[in-house]
Amino acid sequence: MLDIDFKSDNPIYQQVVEQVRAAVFKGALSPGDRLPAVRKLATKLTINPNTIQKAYQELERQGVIVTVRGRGTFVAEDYTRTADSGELEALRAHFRKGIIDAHYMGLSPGEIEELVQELLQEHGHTGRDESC
Amino acid sequence: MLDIDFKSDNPIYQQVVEQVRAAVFKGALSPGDRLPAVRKLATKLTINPNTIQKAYQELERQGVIVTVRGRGTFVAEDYTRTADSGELEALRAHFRKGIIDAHYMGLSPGEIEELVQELLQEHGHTGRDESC
Amino acid sequence: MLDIDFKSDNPIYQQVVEQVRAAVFKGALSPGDRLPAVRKLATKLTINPNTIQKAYQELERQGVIVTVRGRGTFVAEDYTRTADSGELEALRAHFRKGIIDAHYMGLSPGEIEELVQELLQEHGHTGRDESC
Amino acid sequence: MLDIDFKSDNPIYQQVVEQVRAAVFKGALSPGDRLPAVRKLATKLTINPNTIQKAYQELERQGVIVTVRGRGTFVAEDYTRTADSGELEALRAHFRKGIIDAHYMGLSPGEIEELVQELLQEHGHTGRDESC
DNA sequence: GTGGTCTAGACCACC
DNA sequence: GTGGTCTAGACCACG
Repeated sequence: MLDIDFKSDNPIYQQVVEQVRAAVFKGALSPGDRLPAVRKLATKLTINPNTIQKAYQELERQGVIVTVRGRGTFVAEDYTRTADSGELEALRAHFRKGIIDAHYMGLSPGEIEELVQELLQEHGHTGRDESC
Repeated sequence: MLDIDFKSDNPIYQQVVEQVRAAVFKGALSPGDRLPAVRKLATKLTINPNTIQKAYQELERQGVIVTVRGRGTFVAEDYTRTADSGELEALRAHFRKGIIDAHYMGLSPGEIEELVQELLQEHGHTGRDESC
Repeated sequence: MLDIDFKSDNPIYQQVVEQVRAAVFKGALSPGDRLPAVRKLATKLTINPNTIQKAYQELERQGVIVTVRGRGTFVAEDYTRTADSGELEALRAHFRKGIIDAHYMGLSPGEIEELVQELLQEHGHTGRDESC
Repeated sequence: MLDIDFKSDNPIYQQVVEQVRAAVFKGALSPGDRLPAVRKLATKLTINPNTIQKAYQELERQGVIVTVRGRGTFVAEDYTRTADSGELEALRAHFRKGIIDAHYMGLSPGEIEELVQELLQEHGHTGRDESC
C-alpha cells in the first residue's frame, strides 16, 4: 500500500505519515486496525527502522494511531480534533499556495474548483485492503 | 509588503518567491513593475543579499520576473505557462494533502469547498501598493 | 535592422557586434558600406553611446570594420582570417555544446544535421538594406 | 574527469554543468551512476563546495540528475525532454552564431558541415570511466 | 548602482 | 556522511 519516493525532497518519514493519514481518510484503514510492526514495514520498504519509528511517533503525536506496548500499533478510534487558529491559517496558506501554483500553470478558477471537488470525492470510496 | 517568518522551516528564499508570486497574482504587482534592488530589499528585510539573489533567480527561472543588466528586475509581461503532466500530478497531490489535513481538523467537505472558493476570490481584488 | 534584446543576459554591445557580423555574413552589409555614426545609432536604439562605441571598437579589433577619422566607419574589405588552433578548439566546443543541448531537447543526430544545413543556406540570400 | 578553466569567463558552476551533461551524452556517465559528493568534488577541484552545490542544483532542475537525501546524487534515468519554441529558437541562434564565427575563421560551408558531423560521432563512443 | 559569481565557514535535517 | 540553507564579505561586468 505504501509507496515511497526516495527521490522526493519530502522526507521519507513524512511520506509515511501522510500516506497513513490518507489511507485512514480514504477508508483503507479503519479505527482499530493494526498497523504493521516497525521492523516488518522497514524491511518491506527497504527503509531504516528508525525512519518508520519516527513516522509512527509523529502519527501518535497527532492522535491518528495509538501504540500499545507489547501488542502493536493501531488506528485510533477518534481521529478528528478541532483546529486552533494557527492551524487554520496554515491550512488557508496551503490552499492559497495551491491556487497560485494552479494559476501559474494556466488553470482557470473554474478548473481549480472542479479539481478540488473531484479530489473531495475520493473520500471513503475505497474498500478495505489486506496488506501494506 | 514582504513578510518573512524567520522561524518557519520554509526557507527564506522560498518565502520570498512565494510572496512575489502571490503579489503578482493578487494584482499588487503588475507586469512591468520594478522590484526592489537585491541589496535594498536585503537591507530592509535584514536578510543577506545572497538569499534575495537566490529568490530572484528562481523567480526569473520560472518566468515570473525578468532582470535587465544594470537596470534592475521587473515583473514579466506574460507569466503563465502550460503545465506538464508531472506538475499537474504534483498539484493534485498538494490539494489532496490539504483536503486530508482539513478533514483531520474537523472540516466537512462542504466547508473545505467554501474555503477554496473564498480564497479564489482574492485574485485581482487588491489595489496597487507603493512600497515593500 | 539591429534588434536589441534588453532582457538578454548577452551584453548589449555583444549583441551589436554579433548582429553586424551576421549582417555582413548574410550580405545585408557589404565591404565599403558605411555604418551609422555612433551617436545616431545610440539614439535610434535608445542605448548609451558608450555601449555602441564599445561594440565598434570590438568589431574593429576583429577586422570586420575600419574607422576613418572624420569620415566614419565602414565594413572592411577583407574580413576573413585564418584561425589559430585555440580559436578552432573554441569553435568545436561551441558546436559541441549546441549538439548536447539539442540532444537534451530531444533532437536526433539527423535532425541536428538538418538544422545546421538549413542555417548554412541563410548565407548571402538577403538583398541589400537601406538603414539600420 | 572534470576539467575546470579558472580563467574562463564562463562561470565555474556552468562549466561543471556543461561537463556533466557532456559526460552523460558521451556515455562516460550512465543513468543510475553516482556523482561525487559535493564536498568531495569541491576538494578535488579545489573549488568552494557552494559552487559545486549550485551546479548540482542546476543539473537537477534540468532533470539530468536526481539527489537522494543522505545518499548522494545520481544520473537520472530519463533525461530527455521536448523543447518549447523558445528553446528551439535559442538553439538556432546558437548554431547560427557558430556558423558565422566559423565563416570569419575562413571555414567553408562544407568544412562546417564536416565539423558538425564529426562532432556528432562523439556520442556514446566513450567507455565507462572510473574516477573524476 | 545593478545584478552575477565566488569564497569561507557555519548550522540544520535526513538517513 | 549527505545535501540544503544562510551569512558575511569580496570582486567583476554592465550601463
